[in-house]
Amino acid sequence: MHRSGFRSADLNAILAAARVTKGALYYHFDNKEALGYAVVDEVLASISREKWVWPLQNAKNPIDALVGIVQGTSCRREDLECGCSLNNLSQEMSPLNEGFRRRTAKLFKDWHDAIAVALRQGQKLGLVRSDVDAGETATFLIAAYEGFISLAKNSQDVRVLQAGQKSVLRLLESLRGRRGLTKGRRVKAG
Amino acid sequence: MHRSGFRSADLNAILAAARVTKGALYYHFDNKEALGYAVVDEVLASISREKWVWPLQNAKNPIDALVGIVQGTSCRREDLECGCSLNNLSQEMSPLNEGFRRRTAKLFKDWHDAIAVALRQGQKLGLVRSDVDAGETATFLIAAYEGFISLAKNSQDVRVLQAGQKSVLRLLESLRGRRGLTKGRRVKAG
DNA sequence: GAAGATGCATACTGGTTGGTATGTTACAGG
DNA sequence: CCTGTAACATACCAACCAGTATGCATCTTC
Repeated sequence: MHRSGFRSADLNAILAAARVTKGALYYHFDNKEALGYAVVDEVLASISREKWVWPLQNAKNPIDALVGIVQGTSCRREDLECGCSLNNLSQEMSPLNEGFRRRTAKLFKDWHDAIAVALRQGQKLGLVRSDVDAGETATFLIAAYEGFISLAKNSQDVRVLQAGQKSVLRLLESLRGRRGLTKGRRVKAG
Repeated sequence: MHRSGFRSADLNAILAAARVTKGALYYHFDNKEALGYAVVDEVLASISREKWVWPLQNAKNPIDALVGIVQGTSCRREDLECGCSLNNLSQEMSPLNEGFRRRTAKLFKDWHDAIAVALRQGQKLGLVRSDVDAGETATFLIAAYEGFISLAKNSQDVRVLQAGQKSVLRLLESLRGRRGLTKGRRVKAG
């Protein structure tokens, strides 16, 4: 489903790979669409929570947390090859299936809100510049991040993803507030 | 093909819509794949050239040209609904078909190079800040632009695209050099 | 004007694939 | 034990759809 997309994903192949029979699947799910919904609601949602929401909620410094998350993004060839599963599903299904669109949109919203809330918290603590709009910045970060992953997936070149990481990290550093510029950190726009 | 993606696009439906018979199609193309290649090489390439490459080559000020292009991006619901056809095809086919991957990658490269060359030219004229890397900036612009289009396609909300335009425009303004800051322009990071 | 080539049109086919109908096992309750 | 039901397994179907086989005008060339 990650490689081929939802519609071109072969149910029989999925069942064979999972060593599950068709009877077992259709006992638990009404149809392929319901299986896809469950993948978004459970698999993709928990990936997003583990990678983004949880670290941001438990971070002392949101910029540091974001830097860590971005740096933690795998640059291995096999991960880069298929891109972001949330973005893939969203792009494929949004114009065609309102159920998929709403579910993926909810994940993007949760992602966005986690970043925005953390940035606002950081602004209160002086760790994040107060002259930026947290909501707009969160959207911008997500757009740039997903955009770079898309370009890297197309080029199939690890260096493209690494360059993208570098750009996003520079953007993150430019968001630090007065109290966030400590211990010899160098910030371009500082 | 734009809505449904390449593989799920129904050839019979395309033929009916174009009022062309299957015999006519298969006289000129070996198979569906060859038709898809032609769409990338001719249709998408000429769209990209008309919208980005040509205006950038004939611009006196690259920032002004980029601002114009970004502002000229349609925010109509029906255009936003299906997203960017180049990015769609690229994301769908890159992991599955090397021919599609190479072709879409070439269009992204031409797009990137057009921006980078224009920015370097602008740097020579003092219209673009000399402390930015033209290549990295071009990639960043494309990534952010495509990222916002993807998010807008998912949300199906015109305001998301408009907010994205605003963010990209702010980024563009921050790139202006000394000789580009005239006639009362206000630049955030200036 | 005969013969081939060009440029299509139409009917058909064969493989793929989501979904179903029916059979079977295992276990729980009485 | 007997019955019922939950939890599967298997064989099959029907639709969809890319691709093909064949037919048929028109046009070119000698």
